[in-house]
Amino acid sequence: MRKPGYHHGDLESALLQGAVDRVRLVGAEKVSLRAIAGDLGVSPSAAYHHFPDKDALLTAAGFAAIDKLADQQELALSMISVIGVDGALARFRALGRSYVDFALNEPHLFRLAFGEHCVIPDAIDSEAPTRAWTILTAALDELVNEGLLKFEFRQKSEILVWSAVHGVATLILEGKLPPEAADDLFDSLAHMLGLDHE
Amino acid sequence: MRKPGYHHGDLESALLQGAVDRVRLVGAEKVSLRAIAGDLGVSPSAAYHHFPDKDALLTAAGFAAIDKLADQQELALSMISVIGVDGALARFRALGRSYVDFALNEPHLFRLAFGEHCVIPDAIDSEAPTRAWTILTAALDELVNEGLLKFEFRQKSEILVWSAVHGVATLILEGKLPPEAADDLFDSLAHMLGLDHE
DNA sequence: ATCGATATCTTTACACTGTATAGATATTTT
DNA sequence: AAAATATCTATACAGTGTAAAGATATCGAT
Repeated sequence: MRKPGYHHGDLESALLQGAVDRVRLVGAEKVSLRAIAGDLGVSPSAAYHHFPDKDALLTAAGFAAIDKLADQQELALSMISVIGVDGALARFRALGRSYVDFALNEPHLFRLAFGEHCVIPDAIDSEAPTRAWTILTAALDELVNEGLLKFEFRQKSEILVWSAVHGVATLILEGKLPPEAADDLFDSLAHMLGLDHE
Repeated sequence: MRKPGYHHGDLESALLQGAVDRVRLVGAEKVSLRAIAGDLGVSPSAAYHHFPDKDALLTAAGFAAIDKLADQQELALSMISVIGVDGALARFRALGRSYVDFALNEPHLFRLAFGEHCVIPDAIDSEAPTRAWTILTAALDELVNEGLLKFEFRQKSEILVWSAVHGVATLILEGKLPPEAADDLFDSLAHMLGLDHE
């Protein structure tokens, strides 16, 4: 588990962590494999025994970033219930906020997670829904169960909601929309889905 | 205008065009300044008299890509009226389709256009609306004029529509949603905006 | 416990990158 | 025509990803 000299012990996860850290700071385009290796006191070629190449390491870091987003979303949900604010609508809104906040607070991780590095062919058809997706659908189910969202709208609103939230997050992040656009969008979504009749 | 030897004549725009071409083929991350210069029969350092560095050239290429998207959208609008299909709703839908199609047909240009390279600070507050944005707002105005979209919804639907269409385009592009999601989204949008009551 | 096989890491090396500097050549200005 | 300037080349350097071969530690079987 530690590094007694020649062998590192757990270089693979150390490399992954190092990649995430450096991407977080300077962005995926500017991370150097040699720098990550240097941080760990390891030779430049050492990584190749654990990852086929630099891209593969960045891809792994990207999936770790997706997981961090999901963590953030679950944390936001738990915060909501601790604060005392209740109701599916509040939880739904908190979910959107945490998504946008993650994009703005961790721009480099967000770009990596939803960028070309993490495109997995046939990942759609496979029955491996990403955690973020699961969390969203669960929130929509809640809305239906509480009678706030008509069952009729349920199916198609999955795509609409995720697309809209993801879109506004990236457009704000890349300077195409002002930060206030996020709350405006949440208002629109709530209104259009008929969630604000209470 | 041509290249009589030492001086190229119009190297700046030639570099820009070369950058767009190469990004289109292999993606921004894999284009090399030297390769672009080589294509033009010019030394590796020549570019530095026209662009401060490689990033600046790629940024310029990115804005060219945004313009290509706007071209595509206008072309789609003109196609619609030639075909004979009329009505603001059809035009609105064609706009969304062309946006998604551009993302899927030119993934590398799309990523560059809406990526970190083209973030212009304070571009939001300035009165320099991008062409794509202008086209969208014009389409929404049409919908209002034809009585299809309530004036009350007009303002906030700008953000909602652009976010949703941009979001679904990127999520499909990066393998997070299946291609059919685009049409589903258009249906939802039309329905939620109350555009399908005819 | 020893010996061989294997996994892990280092060393060296190579082709390639962006770009700084200085010099050459063409164009423009006076 | 001469001087000033814009444009391009040549050379050079530090940094990159990674292939190849050698060193060292760990593991499995005897």
